[in-house]
Amino acid sequence: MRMAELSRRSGVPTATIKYYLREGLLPPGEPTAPNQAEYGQQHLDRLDLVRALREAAGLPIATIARVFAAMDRHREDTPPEYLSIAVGALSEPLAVPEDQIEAYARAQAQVAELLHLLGWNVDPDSPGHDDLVRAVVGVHRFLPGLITETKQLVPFGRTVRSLADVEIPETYDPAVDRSAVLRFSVLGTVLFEPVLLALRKLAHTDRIRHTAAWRRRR
Amino acid sequence: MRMAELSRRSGVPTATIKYYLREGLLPPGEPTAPNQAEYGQQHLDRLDLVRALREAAGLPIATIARVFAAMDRHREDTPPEYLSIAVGALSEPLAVPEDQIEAYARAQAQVAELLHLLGWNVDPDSPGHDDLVRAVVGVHRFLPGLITETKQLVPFGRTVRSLADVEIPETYDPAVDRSAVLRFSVLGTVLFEPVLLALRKLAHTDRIRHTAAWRRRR
DNA sequence: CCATAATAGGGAGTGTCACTATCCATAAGG
DNA sequence: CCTTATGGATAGTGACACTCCCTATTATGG
Repeated sequence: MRMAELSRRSGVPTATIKYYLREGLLPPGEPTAPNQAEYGQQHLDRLDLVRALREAAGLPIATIARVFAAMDRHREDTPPEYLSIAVGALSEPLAVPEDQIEAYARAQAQVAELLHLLGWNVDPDSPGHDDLVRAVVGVHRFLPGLITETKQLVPFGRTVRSLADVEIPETYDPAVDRSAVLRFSVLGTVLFEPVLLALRKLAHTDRIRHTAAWRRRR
Repeated sequence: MRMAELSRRSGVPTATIKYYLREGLLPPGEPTAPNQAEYGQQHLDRLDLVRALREAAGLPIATIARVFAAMDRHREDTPPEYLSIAVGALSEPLAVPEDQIEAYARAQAQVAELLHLLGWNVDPDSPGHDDLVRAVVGVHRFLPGLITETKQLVPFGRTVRSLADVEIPETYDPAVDRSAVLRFSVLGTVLFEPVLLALRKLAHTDRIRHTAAWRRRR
C-alpha cells in the first residue's frame, strides 16, 4: 500500500506519517521509484503502537523512537534479553547534575541496599533501576525524613513483587511471535501504570474512610 | 522580604516568580506601594512546593495552579475533605470524546463493578476514579482482551490497598498544622508514584529471572 | 537631596515539542 | 495527456514554560 492508504487505514494524517518517518518512528517504505514507496502490515502495526504510546501513555516521540531503535537493534537476542532492552529504553538514562552528586550517591546506595534486603535478582542496569534512583532522590529532596531507613521501602517492594506474579504468566509460549510479545510487554508496562496509580489514589480514599481516627481538636 | 530576597532564598529567578504570580501559582505579596510588595514565609513554602511538583513530579503549571486553587477554596473544610479535594485536583477532569462514549461507559461500568467487588467505600467523585476510567479505556483500546473480566483487577486493588495501610498512619495528629498535612499528602501522592512504578519494573525483571520457563523452541 | 539600584507590572521574545501546511519535481492512473 | 497522488524537504503553528526587556515609580547609600 502507499501513503494514502496507510493514512486511511491507520487513521494517522499523511503529514504526521511523514513526520514519524523523519523521526525514525517508522522504517521507510520499500521504494519502487524515486518518489514512490510501498508500505506494509508492519507499518500499520507500528503506527498502532505509536498511537498507544502517545495517546494512552503520553510518551514523547524521542522516547518512542528510542524504544523502537532498541527493539530493532536486539531482535536477535533471547526473549528475556530483548524484552528487558525494550522496557529499559522507556526510561531516560540517568544523568546526575553536577551539584547533586552526593544526593544521587546516597540514593544509589539505598537502592542497592533495598534490592539486597528484597533479595531480588536484578542488577543496576535492569529496567527501572535508574528510575528508582531518580525517584528516591526526589523523595529525599522534597520530603526529607520520609525514607530515613531503607527497610521502610521493603513492604512496597514485596507488595509490588506479588503483583508481578499476577501480571507475568509462569510460562512463555514460543508459538506467539516475538513482535506480539514485545508489543504486549511494552504496552503492558506503560498502559498498566495509570491503572495502578489510580487504584492507589482510590485505595488512599478508602483507607482514610476506614480511619475513624481523624481526632477532633479538643 | 521583597522580590530579590524571595528569589535568592527560594533559588527561583525573579522573572520566573513574576510568571508564577501571573499564573496564580503564588498569591500576590502584601502591597506597600504601587510598585512594592512584601512577601513572606508562605511564599517561600509555596515556591518550594512548586519546585517539587514541577521538578520532581513534572506536573504542568496549569495542574499546580488547579491544586493550589482547590487548596485555597477549601481551607475551611475538615481534613479528609480538603485532602481529598487537593489530591483530586491533581487529575484532569474526565472529558469523554464524542466518538468514544460507549468505550467510556463500558470502562465506567467496569470500574463501578470493581469497586463493588473490592468493597471499597469510595464514590465516583473520589480522587483517582476518573483516572481509573481513563486508564481502563486505554487498556481496552490498545490491549483488548487483557481485561476481559473485572475480577482480574481485584488482586491489583487488594494489593494496592495493602500499601495504603503502610502509607497512611492510623491516626492523624491535629497538632500538625493543616498546610503541612496538605503538603505531605499532595507530595506523598505524586513523589511516591515514580518509586512504585520503578519498583514494578524491577519486580518484573526479578519475576522473569525466576521464571525458568522461557521454553526453548524445539 | 540626589544619583543609583531595585521594584511591580506587563508585553514581547525564546526554545522545545508535536505536529501541520506548502512546495516541487516526479509518477500513477483513467 | 492530464488530473491527482507521492516522497522529500522546508516552513509555519500553537501550546508550554520560561526569560528578557521596558517603564514609571520607589528605596537607599553618600
